[in-house]
Amino acid sequence: MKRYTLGKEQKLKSPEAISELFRGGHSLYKYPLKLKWSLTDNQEKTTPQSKFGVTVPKRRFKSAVKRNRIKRLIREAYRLNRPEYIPNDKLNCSIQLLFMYIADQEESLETITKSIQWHLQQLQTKSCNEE
RNA sequence: AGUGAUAUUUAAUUCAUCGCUGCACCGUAUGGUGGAGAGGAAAGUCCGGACAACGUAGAGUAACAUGCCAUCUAACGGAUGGAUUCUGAGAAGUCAGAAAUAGAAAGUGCCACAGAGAUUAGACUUCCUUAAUCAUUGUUAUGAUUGAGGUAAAGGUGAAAACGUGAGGUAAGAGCUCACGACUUGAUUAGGUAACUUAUCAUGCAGGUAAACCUCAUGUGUUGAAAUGUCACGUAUAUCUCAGUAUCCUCGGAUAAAUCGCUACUCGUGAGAUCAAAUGUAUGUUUGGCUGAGAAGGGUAGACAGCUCGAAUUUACUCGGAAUGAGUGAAUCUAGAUAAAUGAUGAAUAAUCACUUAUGGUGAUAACAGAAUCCGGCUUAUGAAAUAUCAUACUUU
Repeated sequence: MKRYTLGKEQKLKSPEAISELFRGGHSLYKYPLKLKWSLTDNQEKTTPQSKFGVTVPKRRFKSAVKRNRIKRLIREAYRLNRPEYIPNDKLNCSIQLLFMYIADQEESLETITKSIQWHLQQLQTKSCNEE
C-alpha cells in the first residue's frame, strides 16, 4: 500500500539550493504553474531523495491568507500525486523541484492537480533519458 | 411590535478518510498510541512597557512628543469621574453632544470676496467748520460747485469695523466724562483634594488665527528577538544512568580526594568540585548546584538557549461613585513554526437569501482576515445573529 506522506525531509529548505535552482535549473510551464527542476548526482552515502518547494509571489496576492491557501492546495496536489509518478524506490538520483504560481486568480484544486500531473509526467521521461 | 443610532458579545456545529507541526508514553533501522495546535482584530506598526545589548561626570542647545484637574495603572498620547467653553433641545429644572482646553497683555506673519477702511485702523455717502466762485424776491442768510479741515454718532459691506443702555458734553461728534451692566487682570473671603466656582474691592478697555512661526512648562540616551548568549567540522547544548562532593585544627591553613592531562603502562609532575536548601538527630536522608565517566541521540541546508508560567486565563466574594480599577480565595496550563505547521476531500444538521406546487422542496451564500520575543492600549477592516440603552424618559408649571 502506498502512503501519501509529505514530511519535513521532503521540503526544500536551504536558500543556497533554491538560488542554484533559479540559476541553473531547467524549467517547464503549464498554466497555472511553472516548474524549476534539477537533478544532482548521488553520493554513495545518502539515499536518493526528492525535495520540493512552493512559491507564490507577493506581488499578485497581497493578502497572506490567499497566499497560504494556494500553497496548501499545491502541496496537497503534490502529496497525492507524487508516489504514482516518482516513487522513492525507483529514484536513482535526487531531484529538486520548485513550483511557482503564476496565475493572477485563485484556481481550484482540479486545475492545479492536472498541471502537476502533466509536470510530473514530463519529469519521468526526462530522468529516464539522462540515465 | 417595527425602524434607526450607539455600545457590547459571538465569530455555525458534528462525523468519516488522507495529511502537517510540537508534546507525553511505548517500541528501538522505519514506527505506534494518546492528547494539543491560529485572532478579535493575529493587521497597521501609531503610543506605552517588560527583556536584551551598547552607552552614561554635570549642564546646555537642537530634535521629537505632550499640554484643564483628580483617580486608576508596570507605564501611557489609554480608561473612569469631574471642571470650563461651545452647540442643540426645552417654558424652566435640566438633558444630549463636541472640544490639540497652556500663552494672542513678548514678538513676527496672515485675514479671500465684498467694502471708503481689515490693524501705526478707516472719511464713500451723511453731519459740522471754513476759503473761493456762482446763483437767489432769502444778502451777518440760503443753495450749488471746487478746495482745506473736523467727526466714528447714522447708512452701507463683511465671518469680524475697538463693549451695551442712558445722561452730560460739543461746531458736529467721540469711554471724552459719569451711572448701571458685560468683560480683562490682580487681591481677599467662603466652598472644593484640585481644575474651578461664589461674593467683595481694586484695575483697565483689549478683533481673530498658535491644526502659522513662535514663547512657556513637562518628558525622552541609542538600537530592537534579524536584540543577545553558548558551542562547533570529532564534538556543543539538552536528556538518561553511575561515581564523587572528605578530614583536622590555633580559622587560616594543612592533609586527603572521585577523576583528568602530560606517550599505551609505571614513576614523577601538574590540575582538581569540596557548595546551597529542606527534613531532623542513626554526624544521616532527600532535592538542587558543581566535578568526572558512560550511554543514547542529533548534526553543516549550522545546533541549542532566548521561546513561551505570564502585569496569564476562568470563576466566587469583598472594596470603590465609576473604570478595561484594586484585594483575597479556588481551579486551570491554553500554539511555538523557522523557504513558515494549523490543511484537503466527502457527508449531515442549523442559519440567511432567492425561487416554488409553501410550516415542505430546490439552489446559492457564509465577512474581515493568518501567530513569528511577550504584554497593556489606540486606529483601521468586518457578512450574519443576539443583548442593552436612546430616538418615544421623568418632575413642576
